[in-house]
Amino acid sequence: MLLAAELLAALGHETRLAIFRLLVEAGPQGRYPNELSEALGLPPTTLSFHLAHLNRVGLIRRHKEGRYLRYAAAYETMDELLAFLTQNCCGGVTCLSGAATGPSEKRPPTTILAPQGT
Amino acid sequence: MLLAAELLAALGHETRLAIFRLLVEAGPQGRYPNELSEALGLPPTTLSFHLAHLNRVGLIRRHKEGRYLRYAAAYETMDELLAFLTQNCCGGVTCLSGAATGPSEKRPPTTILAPQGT
DNA sequence: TCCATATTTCCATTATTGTTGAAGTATTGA
DNA sequence: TCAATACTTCAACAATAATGGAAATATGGA
Repeated sequence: MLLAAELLAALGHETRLAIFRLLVEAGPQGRYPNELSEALGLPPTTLSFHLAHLNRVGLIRRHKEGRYLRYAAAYETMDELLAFLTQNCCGGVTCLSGAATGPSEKRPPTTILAPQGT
Repeated sequence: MLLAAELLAALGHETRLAIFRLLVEAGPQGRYPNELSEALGLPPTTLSFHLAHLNRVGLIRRHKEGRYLRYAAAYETMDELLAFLTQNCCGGVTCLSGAATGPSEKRPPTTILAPQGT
């Protein structure tokens, strides 16, 4: 089960947001920690800490590949988060002003929860 | 200037997310702190702390109204945040699967920044 | 003017997160 | 089997954020 605030908090950190964006950009095959570590100039322990966090909340996924590891963005989770935000945190009209959004019934309700009164 | 991670972090807290959702739901005229305080069962100081935070990052706005105060959601900011997320943190195809999104050129580029290499 | 009310600011305390070196684990190649 | 590599987990510390009582501020009504 996903918690909206948890996902938002995970992305609400400069370093983790940067990591996540690199992974999104990298596509489904993802990236190796050493690449990320170098790209962002982070010591491996710090990187590992943030990767673990993102992984724990479900925004990225870890694939073991023999000796190596690979992390990739979990697009569906981000998709859910966006659905949650457009459904719950927008005026409705205002949001997605560029896109032709139909009534929200077009899309199955998100499984992301926000405890205080759905 | 808005910072994506700052906005995400602001919403990445159960209480603030709940406050924000109440304000979104309340529409443009917003709500008084005492209503929020009661609705969420928060002591006024705690509420005030979170309102100040949301206000500082630009997600809500404060209107002074004689003796009272009123807080209202800043829809445009949320709109920008969603634009940033769909433009930078999605596979592109995956996100907004329900909505008929055209090419992102339809919309002026967001003014939200994510420091690490935009 | 004085009081009640609404809310904030101040402050101290507690709780949560972030950082990073050192040690540990797993895998592969020699 | 041993050494090298690629990470992670551990542990200690530093930094930041959250909580809520007490005091301060502002407004309007009696």
